[in-house]
Amino acid sequence: MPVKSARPEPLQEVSPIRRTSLSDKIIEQIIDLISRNVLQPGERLPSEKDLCKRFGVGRATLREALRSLAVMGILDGRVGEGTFVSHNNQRYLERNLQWGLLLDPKKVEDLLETRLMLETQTAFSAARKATPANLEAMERTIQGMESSVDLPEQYLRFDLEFHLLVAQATQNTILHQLVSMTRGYLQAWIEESLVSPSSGPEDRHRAESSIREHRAILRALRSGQAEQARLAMKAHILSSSADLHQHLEQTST
Amino acid sequence: MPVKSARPEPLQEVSPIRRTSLSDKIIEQIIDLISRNVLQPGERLPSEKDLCKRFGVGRATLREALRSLAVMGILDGRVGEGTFVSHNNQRYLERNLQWGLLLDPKKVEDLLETRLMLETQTAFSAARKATPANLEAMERTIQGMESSVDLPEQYLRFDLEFHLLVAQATQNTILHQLVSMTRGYLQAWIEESLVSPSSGPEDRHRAESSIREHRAILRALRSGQAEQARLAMKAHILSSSADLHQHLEQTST
DNA sequence: ATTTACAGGTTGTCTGACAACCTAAATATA
DNA sequence: TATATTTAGGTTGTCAGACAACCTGTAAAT
Repeated sequence: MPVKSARPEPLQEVSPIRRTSLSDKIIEQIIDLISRNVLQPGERLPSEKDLCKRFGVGRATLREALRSLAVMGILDGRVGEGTFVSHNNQRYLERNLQWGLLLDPKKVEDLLETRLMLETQTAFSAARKATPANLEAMERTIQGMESSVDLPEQYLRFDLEFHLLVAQATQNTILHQLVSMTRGYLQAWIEESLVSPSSGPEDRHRAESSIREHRAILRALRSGQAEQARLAMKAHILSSSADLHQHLEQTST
Repeated sequence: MPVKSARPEPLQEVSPIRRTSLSDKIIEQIIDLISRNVLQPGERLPSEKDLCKRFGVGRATLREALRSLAVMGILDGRVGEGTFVSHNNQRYLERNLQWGLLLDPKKVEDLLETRLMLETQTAFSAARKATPANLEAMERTIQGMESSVDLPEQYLRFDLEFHLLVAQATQNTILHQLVSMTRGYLQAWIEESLVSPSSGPEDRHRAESSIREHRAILRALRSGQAEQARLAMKAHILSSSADLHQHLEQTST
């Protein structure tokens, strides 16, 4: 279904005609190519001159389409090299949420609340649908956390990975995208405010208790106890949110 | 925070420099203007020639920025008139999910599951935060449903409105956007498959029981019983999903 | 007074050009 | 021979000018 312009129809029941620009059509075609895997993630598109000939449009028009897709995070243009299909078009929503939060900056609290909601439900669903492979991958990320309690940055990466794996275990790509979107943004936000590289003893203590929480979640997922998984996830997120708040107050003072 | 390119840093700890294109900077500035309400929804931007002079860039560069914002649903360009700030930048995420579903078309089932998850939690939260004004608006939409049991199209609009009001009652704009996003897409999908204009007696029966379900939800919200609101919403969505499935099987056979 | 025609402004598109940049092959150097 | 340098070609980023399609409000014609 093509995206329709926001223009209000002058009449009901008549003239479904809508003035679609050439670049809109090009955007649709490229998205179609990607969705049909004709263009695969990481692959390089033909040069702009080439694409102009194939689409039969001028370079300005083509570039407006490419630029739009790049801003959405679907394509990635590198000067002097070419334009590539982004390998993480799963996370393109993430970038969009970033723009959205820029439009409406005040609502980080809302984001935290939404995350709590999404991830507890995600744990519940994952307990019923996780495959052995999913569980094994989670086990590995927890081991990764254990081996990097003193490397905050690396630790955070494993943390993020774990939560994404839980979302993935629901076998629901949309849910996965939503979690990835909220998480990814918070992660970027956390990393920025984590300028304090000194890993004090309390940070280490916090990391260890966080690992215990993750283990509890994984245990519930393994045994398929959905309600318990939900509760474990809820406890984990609440405690980590509290830590985040405390950390922010410390750095802001 | 500027959106950083997906380019992997060649080194850690060095070169936070990133080649940002001019149009990226323009996009940031315009979004900033909108978020600070210097540019208000519905307002007209200066002409492209004007903007070029003010930003000190060529028209192609400026247009790439404007085009990107238009594709995201933040701006709206009308040939011969000008470029306007979209009045519903609330729903810009909705459009983005549409692009996302185009990228990954297969998953309507996932969308239904996600909606169940989102809306049950939404009802739970709304029971605690709904204002009298919110509740009153819901009452009105239910009355609207009652007065249009024989007008499927109008009935669906009231139905959608009710669920959006519940989401709005959480006072969480992000949650509201997510519900609006999933709902809006499903709605378009339902309306498409609802080509059968004949409102048989069973449709009427279904509409009446649906109204009862909505009333139950509203009752729980009014009395602030969060858990009960969650259950009522869950029951409603499950039954309406079942109806949808049945309807689809009928029409497909 | 109503309709028509026109003029100016605006977005959509095309073309050609140049700058900044990357890659890889050809060349110069140790 | 092996390494460093230069060079050539291709690619994206940006600019400038031009024309087409279109909308609006005003002036002219009916």
